[in-house]
Amino acid sequence: MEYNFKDIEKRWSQYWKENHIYKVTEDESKPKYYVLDMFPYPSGAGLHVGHPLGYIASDIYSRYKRLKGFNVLHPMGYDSYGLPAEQYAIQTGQHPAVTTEKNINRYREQLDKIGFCYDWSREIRTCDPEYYKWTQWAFIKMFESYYCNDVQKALPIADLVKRFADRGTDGLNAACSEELSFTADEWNAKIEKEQQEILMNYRIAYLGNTMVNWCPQLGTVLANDEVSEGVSVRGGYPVEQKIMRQWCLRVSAYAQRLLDGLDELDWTESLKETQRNWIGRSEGTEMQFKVVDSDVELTIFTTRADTVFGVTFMVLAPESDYVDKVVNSDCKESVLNYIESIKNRTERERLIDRSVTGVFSGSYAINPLNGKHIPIWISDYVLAGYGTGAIMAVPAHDSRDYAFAKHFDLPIIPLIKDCDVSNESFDAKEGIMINSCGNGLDLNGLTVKEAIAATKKFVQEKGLGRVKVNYRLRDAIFSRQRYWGEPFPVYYKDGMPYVLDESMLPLQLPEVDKFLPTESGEPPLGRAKNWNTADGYPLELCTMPGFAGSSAYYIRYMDPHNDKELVSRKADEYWRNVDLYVGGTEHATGHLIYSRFWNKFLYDIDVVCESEPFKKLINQGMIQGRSNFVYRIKDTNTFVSLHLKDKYDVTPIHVDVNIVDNDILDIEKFKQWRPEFATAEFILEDDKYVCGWAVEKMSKSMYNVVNPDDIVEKYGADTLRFYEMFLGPVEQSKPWDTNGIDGVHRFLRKLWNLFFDGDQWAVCDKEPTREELKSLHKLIKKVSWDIENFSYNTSVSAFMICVNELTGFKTKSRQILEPLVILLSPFAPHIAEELWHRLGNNTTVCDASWMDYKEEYLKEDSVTYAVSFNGKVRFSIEIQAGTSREEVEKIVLSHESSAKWMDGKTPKKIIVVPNKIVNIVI
RNA sequence: GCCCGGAUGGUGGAAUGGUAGACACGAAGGACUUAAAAUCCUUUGACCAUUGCGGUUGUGCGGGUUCAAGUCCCGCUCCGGGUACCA
Repeated sequence: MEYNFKDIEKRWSQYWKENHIYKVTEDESKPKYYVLDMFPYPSGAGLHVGHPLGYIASDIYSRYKRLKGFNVLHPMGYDSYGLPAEQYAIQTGQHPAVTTEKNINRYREQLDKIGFCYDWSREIRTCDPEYYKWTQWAFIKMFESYYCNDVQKALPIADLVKRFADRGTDGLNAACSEELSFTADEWNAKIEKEQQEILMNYRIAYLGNTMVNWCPQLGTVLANDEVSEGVSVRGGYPVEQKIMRQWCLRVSAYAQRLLDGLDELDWTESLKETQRNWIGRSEGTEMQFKVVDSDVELTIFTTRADTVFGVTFMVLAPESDYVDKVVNSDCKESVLNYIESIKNRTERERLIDRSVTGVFSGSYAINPLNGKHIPIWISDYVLAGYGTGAIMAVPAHDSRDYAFAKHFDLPIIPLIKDCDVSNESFDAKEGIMINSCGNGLDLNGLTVKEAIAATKKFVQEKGLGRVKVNYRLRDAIFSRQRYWGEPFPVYYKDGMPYVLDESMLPLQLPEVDKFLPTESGEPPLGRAKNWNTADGYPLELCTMPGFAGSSAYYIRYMDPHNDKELVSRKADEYWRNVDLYVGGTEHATGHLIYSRFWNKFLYDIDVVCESEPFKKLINQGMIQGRSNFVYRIKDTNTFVSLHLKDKYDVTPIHVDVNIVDNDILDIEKFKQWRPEFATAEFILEDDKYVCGWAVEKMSKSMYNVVNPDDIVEKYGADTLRFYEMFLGPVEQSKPWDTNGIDGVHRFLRKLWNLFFDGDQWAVCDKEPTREELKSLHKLIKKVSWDIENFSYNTSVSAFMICVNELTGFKTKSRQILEPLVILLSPFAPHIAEELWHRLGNNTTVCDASWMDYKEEYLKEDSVTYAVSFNGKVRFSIEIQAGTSREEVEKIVLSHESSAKWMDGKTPKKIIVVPNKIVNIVI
């Protein structure tokens, strides 16, 4: 009987859909398991063969867990707000909602063909008002909260208002943009607008003047993780730094919790490390430097407090507030000129041109430890956004300070014994201190480590500064000057923002005539008619960024149709958090930080019961493209096969991988591919045209995009699923290479044939033999272990071995074949379902139970020992199972081959590794 | 620069410190067939031997630990990823 995958897959996918086979509900009688894929942004290009890799892996795991008796939540949805749809809208006038809808339908069609067990009744879309209502709701909650550092938790802003009215800022320890200090009387005397401005300093969602990444071509600001090497991740447009009033989320308040939370997560070490670096905790000291003849004090942050005797100048960031306070009137002009010249440079230019620039402020600071007067400079190598925007420069022990000192001819004082600073700075934190004594502190003779500790202590005791922890993690900029995003539930009264009442949600995205900024430079929402509240207050014109909708989507899946709450307590307490999350590494510093932050906030306000959203995380590797090339002889229309090309002067040309099979070009299709090749001539090898290949990014321009639909059409979904897993470890990046898919397809045909004898169904009730049972139980053991450990590629091999063995045994026993179908079902659900029903079952195969292997079937009668002499294996020998060590030694020594390898010597030592090896040392 | 990974046949990749190269692709040879497809069988790291056993060598490079190292330790080389004037 032929394996007719087309018929099988069509019938069963329809059956699953019509009978809602994969719909799940909360079921207290079963343990829950939540498996989640990172939901896709539905781009116009559709899915390529790389997208389903992670989905297949998680689908296998979901089906396996279900067979193991878990109630598995496995949902899917769409991250449907985003730049590409809007860019497309600008170019074509097509409404992004229309394009998005079209793309979603195409995605769904493609996903359905692969046989995933998603519960589509829980589908969500971030652009759906029923969904973004809760994104807006969370924003309101963040606006109405502040972060208390004492209890390390978000609290209602109303508490803060009360506190201010009672005792002002006295004893307050809250996350804020700027340290403020006022009394209750002062607070109570302020008008509402002033009070609102003060509160903005504490809100978790706040409007703040911050340095932003402005992208002129996209006409919007971008978050740090949306910028890479000075250009936008999407589109690759230049990005510049600019101060703007923007909505921000006080993610930095959660820095320590985000760092600590990593310890309990089952993520790869490298991903945790990436997050740790992004959070960038650094312990150091904050110190004050008085400015000569002024009451200004510069506060600086350093991790090298020990080098304070080597400070020879100070540097301020050009954007620092200190600049105005410090600049001497004589130098004002040159400083202003310098700041102007810096402003005009984009981030990208600064990255490329790292030449040393700076200007003297005309003022001096006093080193608090030796009283020396040191010049204050201004340079853009100091960043306004990190620490205090001011540093003490120690050129001997910091390479950047060193470069600056050399350039401007400033003194360099070495502080470590025997270090040579004539050509470069000595940055290592090691060695013995010298030249470090004054004002009651003597570090000479100490190691660097001891010196850091001693200085910290001294500075603290003398009130010269304090120990401080700094984080690199910045607040997330939350405004986008775009149309296609969630509108803010915010209106303005007297220039101050207020949030809408919850009952007004969702605040629907209005229609606009064009998706471009207005003539006056306002965001596209400035074009919307009647974009204000019922009583006439204008609404916010910016929309939320892409990560807004994706930060809490996993929570909404638990209770997707609830119009009263984000999630009901009951659903949340049942599903809790994601047990297994599968997605790409590209979200390590974006989505995965924001999501964790968002979840912790919801945890603080008692909406969710778990403090971390994703317990275990698997990063699937990227599928790269494998491009094919043909070689055209220069100035001709003749193409020469790969291994003959060196004899000619050729130009490699990308050729569509879809007309190449196992690197052999389909010449007829090639001639039809493009008109200019219709008359092409070929120089063949062995009557074939062999193409060259290279691994590149999968993209249209390289003609190496492989569409899963084509694979499904040719081989079937089950083959695609098996093959994607067989390609290599899930977590590894690898090129898509269709060479080899035939082998997997052959295996499925072979498996199918096990159940038939010619055209006849041949499964019988015969008792299985011992070897058949052994073969089966070996497979159960291997596959169970592999699935638990995401080692699917070796599982596929195990299946192949087992099927080969069973074919050899001519196995037809139901007691072997039925369990085999169950084992197969997570990997190849369609064929498994078909066979399951042919075996006479009325239920679907996903309602079966996974089996445990039985050790008794795996026992061997005899064991093959490898016998080695001095570690080198020489021969092997079969010994009855269960033979004692002493007996094994005796048998091995008396074996005829042993005498030859021992060469008359007596063994010094014999090591017997049970069931494996006997090593004889002579 | 710093922080993570990785390096195994012609290819993708297997190997709880215990016979390296499972499984698959590709290649070569053979069977069936008028022929092809499909299927099946044999060989397939390299080198030497080959009438048959067999031997030598071999997991990026150089050392080390061990009875035994692809695997552990030290020192490199190369490749991939992340990140960066973060004081």
